[in-house]
Amino acid sequence: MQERIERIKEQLHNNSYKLTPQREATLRVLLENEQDHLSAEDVWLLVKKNSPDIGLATVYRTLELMSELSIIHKINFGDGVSRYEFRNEGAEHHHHHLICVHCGAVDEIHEDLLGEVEKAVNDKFNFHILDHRLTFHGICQKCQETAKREGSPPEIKLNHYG
Amino acid sequence: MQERIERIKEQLHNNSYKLTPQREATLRVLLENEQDHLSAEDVWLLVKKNSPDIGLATVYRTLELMSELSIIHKINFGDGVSRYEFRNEGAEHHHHHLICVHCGAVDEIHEDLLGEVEKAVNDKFNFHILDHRLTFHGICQKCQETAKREGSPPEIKLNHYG
DNA sequence: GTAGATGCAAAACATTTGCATCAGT
DNA sequence: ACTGATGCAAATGTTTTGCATCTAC
Repeated sequence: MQERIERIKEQLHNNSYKLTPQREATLRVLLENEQDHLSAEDVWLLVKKNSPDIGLATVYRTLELMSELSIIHKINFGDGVSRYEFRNEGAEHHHHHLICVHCGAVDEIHEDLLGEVEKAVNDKFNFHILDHRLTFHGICQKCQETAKREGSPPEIKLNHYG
Repeated sequence: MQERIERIKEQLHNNSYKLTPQREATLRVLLENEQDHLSAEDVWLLVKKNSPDIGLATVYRTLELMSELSIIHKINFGDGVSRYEFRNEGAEHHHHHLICVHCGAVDEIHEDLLGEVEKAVNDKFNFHILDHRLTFHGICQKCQETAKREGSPPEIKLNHYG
C-alpha cells in the first residue's frame, strides 16, 4: 500500500502535481475500499473521518485529477452519480461488472472476456480500441436462491452498489 | 414508421397510458433520428420545431415512460447526460457502441458479440443475465487516417455523439 | 515569493416534482 | 365529471467554479 502511494507520488511529480495530505488521504480511502464503487460523496465521508476539514470540492478535484492520470477509473452505473475505483497497475482493462437488478449488488469479473471480441472489432471496423466498458445486468446467485426458496422476489435494496 | 407508432399506441393503451400529441411528437423525433444518441434536451429542441409549446419536463416524462416500457433505451456515455435511442423490436440486446475519444463520434455494432461470453458468465458465476452494455473507447477509422496523413492528432469535437 | 492547492460559498447543470390547468373519454 | 397529461416554475442533487487564503519549495 505504501509503495503504491509512493509510485503515485512519483507519477504526480512527473506531471508537476503535488501529493498533498488531502490527496493522499483520498487515495488511501480509495485503496482501503478497493472492492467498492464509491461515489464522490462516499469518498468524502470516509476521508473526513481522518481529515475532518477536507472539502467536498477538493475530493472532486482529486478524483478528477487521478482519473485524468488513469490512476483511478470513473465509472457510471446509470444512477445519477459517478463512481470511482482504483485501477490495478499493469492490469489492462480486463475487469467487468455484474449488476444485480434485484438487490443492486455489484460484483466484478477479473477476467479478460473480450480478447477475441476486441480483435474482431479492431479488424472488422478499423476501430483502434483503447479501452472498453462491459456491464451485465441480471440476477445474482443470492437473489436467484432466495427467489427459489421463498417463491417470491427478494428484497430490493438499490443504491447498494457495494 | 406509422405502423411503429400504431404499435406503440397499442402498447401504451395496454398499460392504460395515452398516446398524446406530445408523446407522439417525441417518438417521431426519436424515430427520425434513430442513428443518433440524443440527450433529453436534444430531443426537446427537435420536438419544439413542430410543437413549439412542449415543455422540457414533458419530454423527460415521456422518455422516462418509454424507457420503462422498453420502447427506448436510456444509455449513458459518461458525460453528464442520459441519451436515448430507439429499441428495435424483436432485436435482443445485441447492439454495442464504439466511441471515438478523438472526435467523439459514436458508431454502433449491430452484432451479437457476446453470445459465448454470456454463456460463460451465466455458468461460471451463476449470474442470470438479462441485459448487457458494452462500449469500446478508441480511435475511429477516420481519425486514424487523419492522424496518419497529417501526422498530428485530428480535430477534437467532443460531445458530438452523433 | 511564486505557483499550485484548499475551503467555502455560489453557480451551473441535468433532472424531478408540485401544482394549477387542460384534454379526452 | 374524472383521470391522466401538460407546462411552468421551483426544488433537488451532483458537480464545477470563483476567489481569497494557505502551503511548500
